Amino acid sequence: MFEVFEKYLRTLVDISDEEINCIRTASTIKNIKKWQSLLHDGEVCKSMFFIADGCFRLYRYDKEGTDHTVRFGIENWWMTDQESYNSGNLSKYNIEALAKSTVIIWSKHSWDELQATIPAFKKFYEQLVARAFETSQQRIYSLISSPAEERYLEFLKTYPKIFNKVPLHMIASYLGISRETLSRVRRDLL
Amino acid sequence: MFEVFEKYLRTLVDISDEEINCIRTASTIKNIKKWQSLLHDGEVCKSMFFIADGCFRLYRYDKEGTDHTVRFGIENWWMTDQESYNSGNLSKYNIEALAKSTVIIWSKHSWDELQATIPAFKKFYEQLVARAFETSQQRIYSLISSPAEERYLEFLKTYPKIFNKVPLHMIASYLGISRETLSRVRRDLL
DNA sequence: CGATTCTTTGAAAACAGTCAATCTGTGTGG
DNA sequence: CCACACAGATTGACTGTTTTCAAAGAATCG
Repeated sequence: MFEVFEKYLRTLVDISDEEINCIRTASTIKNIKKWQSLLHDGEVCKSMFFIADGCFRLYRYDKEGTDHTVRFGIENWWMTDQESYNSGNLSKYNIEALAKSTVIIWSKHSWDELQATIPAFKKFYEQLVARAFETSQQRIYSLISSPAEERYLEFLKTYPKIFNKVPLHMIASYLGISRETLSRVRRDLL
Repeated sequence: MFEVFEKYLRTLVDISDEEINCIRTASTIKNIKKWQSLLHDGEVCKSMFFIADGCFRLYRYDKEGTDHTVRFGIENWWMTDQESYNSGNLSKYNIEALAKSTVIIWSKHSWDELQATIPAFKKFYEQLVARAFETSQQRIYSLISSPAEERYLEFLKTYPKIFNKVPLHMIASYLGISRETLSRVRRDLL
């Protein structure tokens, strides 16, 4: 399964076989069952996860106990709680598998070492974070500017692969609307 | 006015006088009138702006011509359109001064050079981007999980300094609600 | 002071949330 | 292979919230 990651990385950065090998050696591959968690709230997030196969969501419970999907992840996406990972604070988020999945894992320690020793890998990660920020900003704009129906259509268009992998009520929670409202939005679009 | 920036930077990173000097030499200081723009949509964003004094907003027009405030910035904050700055694409955003302000400006070229030559400055900027991403994620959670009133209270608590510098209708646009709704939310809180 | 911008209010209409019931599809055990 | 249980999706009726539009009050600035 490491080949998936290798291929992903090679299409994005110029990196030597030796360097790839370092990255591989520092990693662990893990198969994850459906509904299994990579992170529970209240824990510190100490790993970087690369999704080689499958599907995940990062979500959070509000004080009423309702969960809200902050983001999804599929093949070739990363999953982690940046905030907890960077600060060492207890995470408020959960990461759970929405399907049988495979992840490649780096501990914070080995990740930092890789970042320090492989400049190309460091640069790659910096760009990844910068992109993640840009994507968030786009999502914020969408949330403050567009009504539910438009946000749904935008989601469909932007993430068609995610759309057909995750249940609708989670998409509703990602869009910030109730599952019933999403259901009606979809009905009215026909 | 550069002292404001110097003080800000020194409290965050360990940096030599010589390095500070390099950063200063590469910068330009500019006074900005109220309502003046640092960036217009349709342009490429080619600068990093540090707000030494005053207040700004980054906003975007939707297809109806309504503007939506994506974020505010005051003293010791940064302003730029990351997406356009990094990619070189035309920006969809505008940055305007909400008060008489002073900014310190670095062109992309000199910024990149500073990043390449001063490791501490590079590290500082990486962390800045990482934080910005964490903050966005928090805001996304707030937008999908909390009703208008709670978001307003949260904003008040998180950004009290911004609150008493910007007009209410812009706060409404930041919260993703109409100015009338914000007005009523405030009335009902008394 | 007048002009402009900002904020508030009222009333009606549009929209979204809740609750409870029903429908659909999937998978399991007999 | 069927019947049942279960999770997910949809619907209807109702309630509550938010938007819209128009108008009227404040506040600010030249």
